[in-house]
Amino acid sequence: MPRPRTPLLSTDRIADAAMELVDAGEPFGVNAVARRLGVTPSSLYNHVAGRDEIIELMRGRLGEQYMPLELDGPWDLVVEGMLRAERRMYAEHPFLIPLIVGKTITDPTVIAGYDLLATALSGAGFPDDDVLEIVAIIDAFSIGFGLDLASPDEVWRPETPTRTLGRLVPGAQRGAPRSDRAFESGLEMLLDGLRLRLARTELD
Amino acid sequence: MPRPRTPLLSTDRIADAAMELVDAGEPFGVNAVARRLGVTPSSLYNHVAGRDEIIELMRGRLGEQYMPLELDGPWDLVVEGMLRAERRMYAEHPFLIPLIVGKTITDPTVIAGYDLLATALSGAGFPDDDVLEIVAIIDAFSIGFGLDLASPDEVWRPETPTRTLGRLVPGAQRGAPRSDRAFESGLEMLLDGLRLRLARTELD
DNA sequence: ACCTGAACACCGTTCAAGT
DNA sequence: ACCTGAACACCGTTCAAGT
Repeated sequence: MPRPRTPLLSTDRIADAAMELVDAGEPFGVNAVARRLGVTPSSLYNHVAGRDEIIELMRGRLGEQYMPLELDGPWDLVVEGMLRAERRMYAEHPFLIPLIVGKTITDPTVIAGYDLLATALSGAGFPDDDVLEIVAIIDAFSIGFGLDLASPDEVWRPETPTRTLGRLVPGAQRGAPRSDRAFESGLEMLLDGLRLRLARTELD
Repeated sequence: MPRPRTPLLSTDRIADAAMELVDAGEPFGVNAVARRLGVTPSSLYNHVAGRDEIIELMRGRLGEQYMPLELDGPWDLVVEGMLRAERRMYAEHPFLIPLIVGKTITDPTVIAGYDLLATALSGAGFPDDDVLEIVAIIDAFSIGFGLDLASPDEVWRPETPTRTLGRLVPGAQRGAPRSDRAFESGLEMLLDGLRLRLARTELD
């Protein structure tokens, strides 16, 4: 069945299938995406350059869905809004996280989100030299807690005696609720820390 | 050359070869490790269960090297010591980070490190219910900044006009120095935040 | 322009065979 | 006990062939 009169594939359809795969927790790959589309792996290469581009397509897809582009107002609300948006995104698509970490971001929507953040920080009075550093902090925070969300229910499996860990682990809250509490506490610390830093900056 | 009278392999030798591979930035894999050892991939299975166990061997290897097991004193110094130890570890072996994130920790030395942390927090007066949450925060922090360190020099590549990002990115500090500054700022915020939290807890 | 099918160079893992 | 070599079921990617 070569060359159907109406194309079977498109970057959109490929992104959809990839997201379905990832959200189902199944191993992501070019071949798996092709299988889900009922198509030969090589067909995909008529639409995307390869595995990495499919991942970037997914990042863009989620960027459009979650990035709060109209966010306005005080800088700390922008920071909080951005972090909560990313948090929701990661919480609803945890299996995507390991795929996107450490890959250069090119998707325009996601770039626009970071630009919004940088603009808010810059406008608030953070020095130019500090803005990207703070964005990096926010990003580290977001990725770190995202991975916490994606990590296995069992983070530690002590096989030797411990003083405290072994006592706490069995009764501890698991999964999303525990991770959510940690995120909220961390968010509070981060915002307090940034406000303090800005106040100090303004003293100079 | 089957069954040499003195074994060619051991978990130690395998871990060494794996670390060399990872530190050189070459793609990690069972086959690649075997190649570096001048041995058939299947030989490795006489010593390890598979790919994941080799990764856990590396975690253990670094745990022994970096975990400050004698760390004692005030809880906040324990937290700082642990974070700086992990930071050094990640900085010196950045390519390991993507391999270990999200995998259950079983290595006794690394478990002992987390136990030390949990014991210090518990002893400082943080409620049992909070300790693992705080450990999770510390971990998220550490992993987040670790990945920042491992991430490409070029985190963002804006291909469309931006208001602020495009202006800041070209002149910005790159690589380890930028990441180090971000880590130091983040560490300060985290410690301040935790001290505040403990003070609030003690008021109740 | 867009899909198939064969091909290539890889993976990780299993297992019988050899000493 | 410990290594080899063949085998299996996978990868991601390329490319000629077909319409």
